[in-house]
Amino acid sequence: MNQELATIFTEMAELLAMKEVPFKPRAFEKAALAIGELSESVADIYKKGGIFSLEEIPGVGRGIAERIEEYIKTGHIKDYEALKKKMPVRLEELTRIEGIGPKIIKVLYEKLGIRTARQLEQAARAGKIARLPRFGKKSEEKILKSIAFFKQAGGRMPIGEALPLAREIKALLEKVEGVERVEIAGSLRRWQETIGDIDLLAVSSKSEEVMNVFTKMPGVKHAYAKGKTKSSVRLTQNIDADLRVVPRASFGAATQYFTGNKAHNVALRKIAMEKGYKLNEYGLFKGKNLVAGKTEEEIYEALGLQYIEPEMRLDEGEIDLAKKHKLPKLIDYDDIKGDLQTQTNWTDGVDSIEEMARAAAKRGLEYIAITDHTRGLAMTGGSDEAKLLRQTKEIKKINQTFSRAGKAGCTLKILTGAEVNIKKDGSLDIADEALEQLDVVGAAIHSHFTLSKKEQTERLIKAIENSHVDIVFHPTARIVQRREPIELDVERVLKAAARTGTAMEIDAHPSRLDLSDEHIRLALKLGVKLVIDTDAHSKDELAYLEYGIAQARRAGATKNDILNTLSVKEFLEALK
DNA sequence: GCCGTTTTCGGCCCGACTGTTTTCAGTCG
Repeated sequence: MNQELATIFTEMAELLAMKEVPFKPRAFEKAALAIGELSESVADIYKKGGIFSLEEIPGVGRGIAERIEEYIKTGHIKDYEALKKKMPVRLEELTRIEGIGPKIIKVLYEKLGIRTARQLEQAARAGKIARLPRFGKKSEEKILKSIAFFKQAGGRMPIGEALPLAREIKALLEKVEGVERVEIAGSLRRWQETIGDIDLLAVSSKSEEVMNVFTKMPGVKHAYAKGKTKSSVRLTQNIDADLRVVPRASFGAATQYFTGNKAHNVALRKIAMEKGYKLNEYGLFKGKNLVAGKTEEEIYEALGLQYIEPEMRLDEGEIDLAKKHKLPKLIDYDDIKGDLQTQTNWTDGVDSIEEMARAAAKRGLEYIAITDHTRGLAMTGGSDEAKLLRQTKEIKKINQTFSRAGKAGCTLKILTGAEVNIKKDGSLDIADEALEQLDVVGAAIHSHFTLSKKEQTERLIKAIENSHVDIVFHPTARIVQRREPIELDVERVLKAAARTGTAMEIDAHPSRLDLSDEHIRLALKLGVKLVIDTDAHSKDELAYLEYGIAQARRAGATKNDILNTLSVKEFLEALK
């Protein structure tokens, strides 16, 4: 429900922007963002306190609350449908193409009748775009390039959307009579960046019951297949989900088999063969005898291998390490003690410093750095030196309140910081004297994404060499499925980081996941300090930590490799 | 349409970049 409404309000913002309605687009956009990030369903909120409790949501006032109510009651929003009727284009699809915004979509529809990405591609190929007013050859090329990227990424869902969805389904199935256990398998269990489909496994004494629930649960567009052991459905979110019901004695074998990846499984089956076994989704067999299958652990053990964590099952060297029992002890999901990149309502975040801090404490963190944007990002209200100073004072005050309250207070320590903008030439948009006062200085690229590899590398190294820069945030600036990483000589950059003691971030935000696993591996090899943080723009986004930890685990990182597994005192000492 | 210890009306963050222009519209963050 929340995601559906978030999509509708985002589209309304775009539709209103096309009509050049002032200010309302921004309001709808903000509301969409807030609703998309809620951890509670708006339906539940409405049930509890009606329209008034909906208005408690930041960014939601009377008008939008009424529309939510309308949607809950009728499943429609009249305003939205009226707007949509005038502009019947696939907004979600077209806006995903970089460089295409509402105004261009409007022109494309009115002049050429374009409604879909496919039609846009055809028109661009036919040279029709270049002939439009204010368009030219370059814009046409840019559109084609963006579509190519969109198509290549298309069909897969970012893990940040797929995992919550899968967890919802899992929770639903676990409640069905006869179900003993349900596990998420496939690329989700490997925590891949993007997910092709949702794989679920279940043990149940009443397979028909669970299959009935699965194929008829809310959000199912249609069921392709429904059997005793396997069912497949297409969900409204445009992703498929498969459910398999397997015997208890085969559960480990099935999870192993369906977790993959393919190459890892092929390699494992080969090892089984060499040892005179047969491995399939029902178990490890010697002749007709089941040797192992109840758990994954017993299968790996029977094959003479150390247990391999799902995140590492890629056939990229992990099997050799497992043979020699030399796999690293991976960092755990509860090893992180502090979050080092968070934004508040001082800039483009949603919540206040204190709200973020309390939420972080609730999650068991010991410290949190407040790293709002700086003035180079004017649209966020980025801080200048004076604003940073004001914020530092505010943080000091909150820290004092926390500690004064004693046992009833909050033991979390708030660190001062900033996400300083790296300018085109590698210099920063905040003076060194101001940076010196901060506990944690992160530097990040937010513009000039298309410089040459040489320029980009030197730009980043210049920032790294600034003695006040502790961390480089989202070092390659990529956005999953949307923006390619900047051109970078990653090895040179990482070597500079190692040399200067600058930490590199593993940005856990599911739309960033930057550094990538491949770059983390290289960083580990070069002895670069690493941190994992969420880039949270609201307190609910503090939950993103797990995505970053998974990424670090896939690269083979241990607790010792990550600075913010340290206590606050040790952490600050370990910074540059 | 939202929001308020400068408020319930009147604001609503802005600068850079790109590609098309010959002065600027659209997009991005």
